[in-house]
Amino acid sequence: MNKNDFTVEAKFFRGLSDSTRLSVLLTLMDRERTVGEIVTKTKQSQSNVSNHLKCLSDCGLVNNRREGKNIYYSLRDPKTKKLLRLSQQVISKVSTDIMTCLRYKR
Amino acid sequence: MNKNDFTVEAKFFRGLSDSTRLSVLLTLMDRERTVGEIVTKTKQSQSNVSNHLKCLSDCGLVNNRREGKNIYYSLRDPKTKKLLRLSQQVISKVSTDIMTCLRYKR
DNA sequence: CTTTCATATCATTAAGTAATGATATGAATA
DNA sequence: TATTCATATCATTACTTAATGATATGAAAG
Repeated sequence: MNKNDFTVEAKFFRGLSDSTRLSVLLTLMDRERTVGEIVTKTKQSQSNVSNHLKCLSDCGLVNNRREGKNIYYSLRDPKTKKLLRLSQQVISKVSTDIMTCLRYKR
Repeated sequence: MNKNDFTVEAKFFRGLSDSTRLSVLLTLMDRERTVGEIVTKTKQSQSNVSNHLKCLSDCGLVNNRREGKNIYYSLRDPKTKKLLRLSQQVISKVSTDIMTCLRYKR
């Protein structure tokens, strides 16, 4: 095992590194939601939301359960909320820099 | 401003979402380092490290200062360390899932 | 003032990723 | 059991990104 291999950690953060996925996570901050609710709130297409939910699920960030025709998604670990809040503190200090960062388009 | 636009947050996490960049950040956890030290420690090419340092710098995660021929990089905000540690707690619970996630290759 | 050392920049290439539209699945209801 | 509703899957396309190798910059030493 290479000591420089942070693939797992990198994948975890990649789960958080997309605007659509973050908006999905944000809709789950207070409580679980059906896919339909998430689609409405994020204003993204159903298939796009579904793709991203799969990603978040694979990365262990969210759980889901079926109830009749609906599937409810929720944050898997309460520490995710804590993490997002702490991140916000760091981000607020550096947001001006980030906005001028040309390396990433999205 | 679109309420679903988390571009800034996404870019911030993108800074953390690469194995090479994480290994660079890890070398800065205890103290500042020259680019040369980072190259040695991460076993990456000089230009690759330099590219990633620029990225981390643009994203506001690191600072640098010149001293003679060397340039020293350091973590810009102590909360970054805290953030990385908290992340590690979340990641440790979900690493098995993440490793089986097929959506991302790197 | 030329060479060397440390680092940055840049173009290129190979690879990875997001969004879309079409289709499939599976549960509930008629 | 046919239809509808909610969600997932899949292939495609356009776009984004990481790594590389070559070159440039800028400080210090000879």
